[in-house]
Amino acid sequence: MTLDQRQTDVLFTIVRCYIQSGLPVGSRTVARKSSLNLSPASIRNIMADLAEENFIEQPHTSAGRIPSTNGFRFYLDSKLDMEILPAEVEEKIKSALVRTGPDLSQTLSQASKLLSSISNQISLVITPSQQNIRWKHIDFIQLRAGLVMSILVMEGGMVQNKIITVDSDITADDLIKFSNYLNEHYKGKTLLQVRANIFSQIKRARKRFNNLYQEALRLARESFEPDNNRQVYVDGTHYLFQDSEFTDLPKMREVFRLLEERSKLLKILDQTLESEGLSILLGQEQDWQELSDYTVISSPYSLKGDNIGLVSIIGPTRMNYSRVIPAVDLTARILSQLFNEIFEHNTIKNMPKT
Amino acid sequence: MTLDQRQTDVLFTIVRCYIQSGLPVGSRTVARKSSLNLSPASIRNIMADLAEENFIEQPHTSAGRIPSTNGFRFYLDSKLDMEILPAEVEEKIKSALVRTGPDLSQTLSQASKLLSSISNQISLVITPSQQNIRWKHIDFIQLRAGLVMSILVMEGGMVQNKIITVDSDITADDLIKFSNYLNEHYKGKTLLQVRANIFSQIKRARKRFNNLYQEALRLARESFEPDNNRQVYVDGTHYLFQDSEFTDLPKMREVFRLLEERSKLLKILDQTLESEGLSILLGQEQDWQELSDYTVISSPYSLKGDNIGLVSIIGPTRMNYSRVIPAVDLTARILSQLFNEIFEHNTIKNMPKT
DNA sequence: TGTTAGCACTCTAAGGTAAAGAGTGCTAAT
DNA sequence: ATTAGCACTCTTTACCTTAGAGTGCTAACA
Repeated sequence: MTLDQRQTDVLFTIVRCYIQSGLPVGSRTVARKSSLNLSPASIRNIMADLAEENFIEQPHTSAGRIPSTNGFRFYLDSKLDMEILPAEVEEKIKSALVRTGPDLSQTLSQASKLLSSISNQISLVITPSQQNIRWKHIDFIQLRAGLVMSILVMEGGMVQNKIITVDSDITADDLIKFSNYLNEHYKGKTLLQVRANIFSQIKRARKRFNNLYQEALRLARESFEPDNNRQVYVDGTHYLFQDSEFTDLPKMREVFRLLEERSKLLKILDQTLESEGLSILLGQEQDWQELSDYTVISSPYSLKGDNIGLVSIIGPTRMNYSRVIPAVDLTARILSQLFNEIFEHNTIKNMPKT
Repeated sequence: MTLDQRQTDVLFTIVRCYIQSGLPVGSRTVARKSSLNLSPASIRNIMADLAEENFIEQPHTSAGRIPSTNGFRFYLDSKLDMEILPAEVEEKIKSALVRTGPDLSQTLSQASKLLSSISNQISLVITPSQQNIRWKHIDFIQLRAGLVMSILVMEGGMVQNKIITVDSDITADDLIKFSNYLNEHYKGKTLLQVRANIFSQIKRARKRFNNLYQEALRLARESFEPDNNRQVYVDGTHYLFQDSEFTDLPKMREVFRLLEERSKLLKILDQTLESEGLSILLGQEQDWQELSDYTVISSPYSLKGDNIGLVSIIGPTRMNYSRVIPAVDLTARILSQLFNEIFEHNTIKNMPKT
């Protein structure tokens, strides 16, 4: 369904007014606010067409119109009128992120805080899924007999550690041997590849080798296991209460419930991980009852061209897209940039002493 | 101010009814619900006394009464009618926590989830402040030139790691020497003691020794630095929406804002860390605007008799204390028990292979 | 003397009605 | 093709009334 210039103009005006006020928009208002110089009556004709084609709807006979899901989608797909964030904002974010130092989790947590404060919405930052990242180094540390901590260092400066129980016969010397072996044979492969290889070895090794070897393989397997507790940094939840006059509480509650149910949340967000650049999910378009009336905007950040994590915001469908979209986009870009710089130089310059 | 038997009885009936309904309680209702066999008129006389002494108040002339902050305090200080949690609940919590394995952060996160689901309120679990815990072992791992990860293993199975930038001249061998030295000289001291000692050494070392030694000291100092990002696990935020008919949104919003402002949150909660056993803070008694109409119930968990962390819930002042208080208490006790068992045996038995 | 029935009084919550206002859709004039 | 005019619809607001809940006081009672 295509719209001509005037229809588009009217629709956009309705969307903008509705976003601003949260109230149905009447023909008078559109006539005044749009660049078209038409009388309310003419606007009404156009609006009748738009309603026919399902771009706007009417709460009741004598009310103005509000954009339908369709209408929002059309508006968003032709992302016009995006604000341009001032260069200071970019500088501010960048320097704040650099200042967090080399600790990835702090950088991402800080990114989330910044995003929520500049977008005035709930922000989400998802830690990298480390599946497709090459790893550089592994170490085992014996916490006590039978308990080992594994430390995996990845490209891009990421570190993942895990506590693993092992056979209590295993000594510190054994651990060093294990790690040397792994470092030698698997360096430079992705976690996914390493895991596949170890699995095949485990199959072969069954019954052919001694206990120690089998235990070593198990230790390796667990170390390289996908990180099932991928973190999500959430900030700015209180922004959901802005304009709460227009929101109903049960729906808000569902959002909070969703934010705590990390697995469901990740399932929703992971949809957008593969996509090129920014994506916008309207709750009503998907079949998540949790997010009807809410919209998720996400943009992936990448390392060496591969998307590894996600920056998102969740806000009411009638949020201020012109401000929020550039903010999400910018945050994701800066994170990518930061990652790749760290990776490029493989050393961190001018890092302030914490 | 002391109350006689009958006044107490009436007050408690009012508190209970108010908690249940959220509505002002009239003399008729009290007459029916209390064990006293008195007519509404007599109850009214008693209520007049209670109002006089500031235990209850009246929203307006022709309404029933609601407990004042004072009234709640009196009710809470004589914790009667606490529910007894069935033994299954205790078993369920314990086994769920043991099942999380040796990773402290997972145990605490799980504890928070369990607490919120059995109390139907927002739960908070604060990770141990590791100031007063003895440490057992330190390791340094070179992530790359100039970047080191320090791993501190504490009594009770806690692990703390930190990424630290160092002089890029420092080699892996140097790091091993450093850690050997530290392990030898400081083992068994608390973090606080180690830090004090290192500071005094740094003073003495200034200008007397070479760069390497100074850098080693700095590395040590940063490793033992107090963990400024003590975590708080928060769950069940959506429970704040129960009975939201009776709540006003700006106040709810303040709660969410507070939950994200970790430093302020910790300041509030730390008040209760030193106290023996469970403590109840009524928002209106303190001067936190953020929590008027809300109450914080906390109970510390301990290792070897020292309180190291906190289990709390935040809920509306009119929440169901008889159910919530035992839940907080139980969760804290189980955590303490778990910690001390781990510490006692210094090994984990029957740990299922994850 | 403590308890209770009775009663006048107050205040809120709920329902009903009317007027105001916003916005529409249609028709006819431009 | 555009617009002024107008009748119509529906919501919002205000105002009024009534019903009901609860109180406080007084006087009677055990």
